[in-house]
Formats: sequence, structure tokens, C-alpha cells
Amino acid sequence: MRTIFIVEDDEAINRLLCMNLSVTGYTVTGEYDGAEAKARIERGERYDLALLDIMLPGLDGFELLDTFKAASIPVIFLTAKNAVEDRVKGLRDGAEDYIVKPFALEELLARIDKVLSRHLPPPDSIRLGDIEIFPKSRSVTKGGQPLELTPTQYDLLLLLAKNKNVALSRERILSEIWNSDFIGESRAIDNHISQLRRRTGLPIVAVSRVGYRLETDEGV
Amino acid sequence: MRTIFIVEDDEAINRLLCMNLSVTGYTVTGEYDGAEAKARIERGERYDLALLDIMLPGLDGFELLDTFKAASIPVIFLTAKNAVEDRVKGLRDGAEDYIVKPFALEELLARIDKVLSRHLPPPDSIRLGDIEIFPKSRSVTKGGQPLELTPTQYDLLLLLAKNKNVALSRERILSEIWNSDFIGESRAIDNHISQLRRRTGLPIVAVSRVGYRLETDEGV
DNA sequence: GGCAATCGTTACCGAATCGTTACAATTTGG
DNA sequence: CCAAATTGTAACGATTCGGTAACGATTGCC
Repeated sequence: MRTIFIVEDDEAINRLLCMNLSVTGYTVTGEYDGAEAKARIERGERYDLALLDIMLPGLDGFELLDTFKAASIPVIFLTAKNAVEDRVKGLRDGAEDYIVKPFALEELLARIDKVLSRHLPPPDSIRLGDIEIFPKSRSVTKGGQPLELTPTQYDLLLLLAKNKNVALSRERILSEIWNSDFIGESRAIDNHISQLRRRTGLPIVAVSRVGYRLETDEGV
Repeated sequence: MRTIFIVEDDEAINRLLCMNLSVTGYTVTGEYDGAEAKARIERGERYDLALLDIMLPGLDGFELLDTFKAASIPVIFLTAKNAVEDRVKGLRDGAEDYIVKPFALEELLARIDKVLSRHLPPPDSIRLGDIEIFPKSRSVTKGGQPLELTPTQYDLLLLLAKNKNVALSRERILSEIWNSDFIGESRAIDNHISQLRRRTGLPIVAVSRVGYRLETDEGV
């Protein structure tokens, strides 16, 4: 669960953002006061992302930026001003992005996604029992020993591993591994799944009429 | 609990909708005046879905659409007109769906479901006594132990679970689980219900001449 | 040009799953 | 309280679905 810190003195907007973002699946903390926000970060509270209003009473968003930079928390500015100078200043000072009020929630969500995915890089490895996947080198080990997989087998394994305990539909698998749509029915997926099971020993279960799911007992 | 905002100047229809939807388990707010509806949204009131009549005194539904779009509240139009132009205009402008009056409540419920599930991510799990459903993995547990269900059984259980304490008609069940219309009568649904009862132990009661209902004692 | 690796397709088997049917049990309505 | 309608459930045959082996086509490499 990713956490977002919202610093915005307008009570209505603050609450609106909190509601919408938490519905979207983020853990959200709202703060109305700039100085208090600064204190909280300096006290050690940590978030994956901060949304900062520029116009805050007492302490403005620019002044807060340094605090967040020091804590390496990425920042998106919220601003009612559309003055170009402000935007430039914010970005030059190290904000990840800015968005001008009023904005569509959709747009904000898209930007949040982008910033978060930029800041939480994919893990160096994914472990599944005695199997370990190293995305950077596109290699896999089983019990510490290298495991040779064909390109398609590797892609399929990575897709399953990135979606542990999620039932992946055949369509989704096709569209993600075979670029774009693929016509005609065949047992292609089944065959690769079959080989993957044999070589990795992983519990890849068929979800009847839907697709496949990689099961893990570890923390769901 | 999901919230619905109904903007409809016909008092009878408005009250009818409010009653039926709140019985179904939604939190409903009714509004007769278009301008007032707009003001309420701009004042920050938030809903998961809005039903908008197109023909409103003073301000018509199309004009309202922008307000709801800005607040990213999905909209279903209610219209007495069956003029094709209106439908096309509404959908192109960003309404999620439309429905032509007079309509069957069943149909409206189905559309509401579809729009809501498109807009709000499904919950991670649904608990029913000792049964827990995990939509993402398409799996079910009973008392913590995995419970294997066939695809149809699972779909049926999920449909019932998403409509706790609501009587689902046989037609609705058929159209949601068996894609589109299904000809001929049979005891197919009864059989699947029977198996589901045996395997889950859930209180799925028959509603004579109508269909089935999953009862829960928890907060109604 | 030849070899090896990899892939998509096809074929076939067994198991799972489904809809139907038949009949018993229950409910409904007068 | 009875007859008709409706629902519950077991059994069965047909179909579908998934697992896997085998095969030819394509590709890349030497």
C-alpha cells in the first residue's frame, strides 16, 4: 500500500482529495498547516509521495520542498496560480510535477502513478520459494543454481510473478506477452505453462475457463 | 456503502427510485432541481454515481454533465426521449450509460452495478460468515481453508455476495452469468444454487416465483 | 548450408463441468 | 386442507476444458 501526504489548507479540497485517493487504494494523510507538515516530516513520518499546495498560510510550498527533498519524498505541487514562473520555479527546485487547480481527478491520478512508478523502481529480484527472478539480467535461479528458460517462458514467469495470487485471464496473458492481439485459439499458453511448471516446480494452477494463477502462501 | 445522487424533477419517479435503491443497499440522495444539484456538487458533495434526468426545469442534464465530469462522478442519464441523437450526445460527452424511461428496475440495477464496478476497484475480499471471497484471485475460503468451486459456482456466489439481502430474479442471474439471453427453461440455476448451498453452507433462500437471495444478519 | 533452439499448431486423453431429466419435497393460494 | 405450482436434489450423458506429447516451421548462429 502506497502512502500519500496531502498538505492543503483549503478544507474542502483537502477532504475531497483524501476521499478520492483513499478510494483509489492509497493510504492518505491530510494536513492543513504548512509548519505542522514540516514538523511531521522532520519528526520522521515517511510517505511515498506528497501533494503540496503552494499557497499555504505562514509557510509556503516552496519552503516545504527542501524538507521533503531532504527526506527524499517526491513532491507534486498543487497550485491555483497558473503563472508560468511558479511552475518553472517548482520544477527547477526539485518538485516532480505540478498540477494547476482546478484539475480533473483523473489527471491527478495519472500523475501520481507516473511519479510513484518512477520512484519505486521494480525490485532487483522476486523470490518465489526456491525460485528467484532477476529482471535486470533476465535470469532465474532455482535453489541458487541458474535455471535456463526460453524467452517466452521467462516472460510468462515474470508476468505471473508480478501478479502473485491474481487470476490472469488468457486474454491478458496473450496481450501482455504476445504483443497486441493474437487471433485464433491454440494451446500455446497451455504448453508454455506446462513447461514452466515442469522446470520451476511452481504452483501455477489453472483457473477454469479463465486462465492461470501463481499461488504463494507467503503474506498475501 | 455506495452513494447515489438522483436528479429528477418528477417527484413520483424520484421517490420511487430513492426507495428502491435504498432498499437495495445504496445510500441515496434525491434532488429535484438542476441548478441546486449543480450547486451541491460544486459545494463539494460527493457521490459514487449520479442518475441525471435529461429534461430538467431551468438547467438540463447535458449542462449538468460537465459539473459531474469535473468532479469525476460517473453519470447515467435517464431520458424519456428515445431520440437517438440525445443518446449519442450523452455518451459522447462522457456519460457512462443512459436508460430510456420507462425502464425495469432490474435493468437499472444491472447498469448501476456495471458502472460502479468500472469506477470503484472491487474490494480485496468479501466476507460472509466463515466464507471469504477473493475476487482478484478468484478464490474462496471457508474457515480459512481453500474452498474449490467450479467457475459457474464461483460466479454465482460472487453475484449473490455483491447483492447481499437483495432478491435476484432468475432472469438477472441468467443474464449476468450466462452471457446474454439463454433460451429454454431448466433447473440449471436451481442445481447450481443447491451445490453452492451444500458446499458453502450459506443461507441462500429461494424467493418464490422470483429467484434467490443471500441473507446476512450483519449490518443491513 | 546445416544445425540447434524455440515456437505455434495439432491431436488425443482423462477429468472436470455442465444442462437436462426425473422425481421427491415443499410451498403457495384458495 | 387440498391441488397446483414451485423448488430441491440425485443421477446421467454430452460437452468442454486443460495437460502433454509430437511435429513441422521459422529463426539465428556458426
